[in-house]
Amino acid sequence: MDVKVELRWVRTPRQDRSWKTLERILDATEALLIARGLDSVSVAEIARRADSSVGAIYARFRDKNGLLHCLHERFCEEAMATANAALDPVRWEKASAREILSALIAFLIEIYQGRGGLFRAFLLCGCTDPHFQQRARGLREHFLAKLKALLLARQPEMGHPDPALAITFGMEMVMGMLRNRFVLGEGLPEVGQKQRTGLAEELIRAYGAYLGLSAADGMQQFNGRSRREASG
Amino acid sequence: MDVKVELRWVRTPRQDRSWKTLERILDATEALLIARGLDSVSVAEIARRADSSVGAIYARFRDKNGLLHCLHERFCEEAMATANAALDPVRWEKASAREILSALIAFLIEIYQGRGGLFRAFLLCGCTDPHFQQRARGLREHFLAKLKALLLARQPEMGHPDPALAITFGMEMVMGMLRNRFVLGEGLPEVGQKQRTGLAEELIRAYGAYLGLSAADGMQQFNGRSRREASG
DNA sequence: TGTACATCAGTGAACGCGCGTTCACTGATGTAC
DNA sequence: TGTACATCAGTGAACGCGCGTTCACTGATGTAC
Repeated sequence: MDVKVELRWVRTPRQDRSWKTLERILDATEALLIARGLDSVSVAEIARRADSSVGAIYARFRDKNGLLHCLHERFCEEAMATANAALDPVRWEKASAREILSALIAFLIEIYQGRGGLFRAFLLCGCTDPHFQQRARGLREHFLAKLKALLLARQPEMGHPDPALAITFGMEMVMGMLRNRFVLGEGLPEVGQKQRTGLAEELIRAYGAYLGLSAADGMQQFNGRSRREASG
Repeated sequence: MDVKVELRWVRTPRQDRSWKTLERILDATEALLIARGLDSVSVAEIARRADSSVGAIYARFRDKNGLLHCLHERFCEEAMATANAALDPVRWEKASAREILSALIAFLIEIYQGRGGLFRAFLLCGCTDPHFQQRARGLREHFLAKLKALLLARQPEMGHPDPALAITFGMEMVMGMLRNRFVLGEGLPEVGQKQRTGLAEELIRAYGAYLGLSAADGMQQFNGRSRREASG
């Protein structure tokens, strides 16, 4: 209850060159987190990689944690903007629910691809520090709200009794699986291009089936299913 | 390539009392991992909690990591035995695919419930150490093999063109979601009893829909869907 | 049953490594007059 | 345009804390004869 909340994770630079330095520090941190785990990246190493110095980092940030917060903040802001662009209603005016789903899932796979280390680091931080969780939750909820706006406008296409719930719930499953695959390195090691399209296909099929989308409007891209379904 | 593989993670006790000590150490470690995160549990604390001493731990294990490996080994062995019992074919002789699914998912939720800290710790270990991943993969594959044996015998009930793939893939989604909820503490904080049955219901619906189980044989427990589906 | 000895089990203070953090310092940029 | 001064930015060696690991030691159990 007596938690003293930080208002800023970074001391704002006053000169041009320190803006540059700040950005270099954040970039270096991100790169190192992607390349290796959170706990094997030291402040000294970040400084070295950023062509900066340990002291310069501590001149901007209260501590190492503050640096990570700042990076997470930057990441979430970018992700929010990307989501806004990707889920802009005008962009999808003529699209069916299934078409939106297909694009969305391809997009998510794209996002996760090759960012395992970063997500893993944020995940770790979130395990300990509720600020991270809160920020991530904000991003997730924003994303889901936009997705819902898009899909609920196509509610007649869905067979699930509670579409709003199903959209959230299904997304949770999809993202859970992507996390398993890309962040926690389960499933097949080194998923190749071929398996990745298979992945997208199955995710769409699963999400679609759960939402209760009629199979009809997605027939052309899923010719594999006709054989068995015809007999059911 | 020149990795020297450990054959045993623990030096086998020769006396009765050291078996007891060993078990106390493992129990203490497990309890502390459940209660708090991996990185905030020190060897000294484990020793204290086990009514033992730091030296006693190092007499059994090469190092802290060895202790964690040993615990993970114990856990996986127990889990394997539990899975064998739960998925025993004779137990399900008269059951439909949907009935098996229902029981399975309730069972999984039960397992995850209240073990977040432990799973989180193992997850962390797995991020760094491939031995953990390998052991976990073994457990997962064993579990999936048994599940497949059970469900593929009911293949006619499934509409998915590749049931074997779908069983694996769907399970990955289900477990991904459970992990999100219970291990990584996303979703609603403090899921109550009521929401938990809702969780089970939706997971079954989703998995069932993806496998292409006919809705007919599960009708009685999903009366909520009739309204909308009748119109589709 | 008793004695001597070897091995097993356990203890906890002390060590030392790694890494986050500090601090006394130099250099760069902006401002006042 | 020039000089003096204040503030910003950056440097990297040194410090110190926490925690894993070691080690010299005591006590318990088993074995040989």
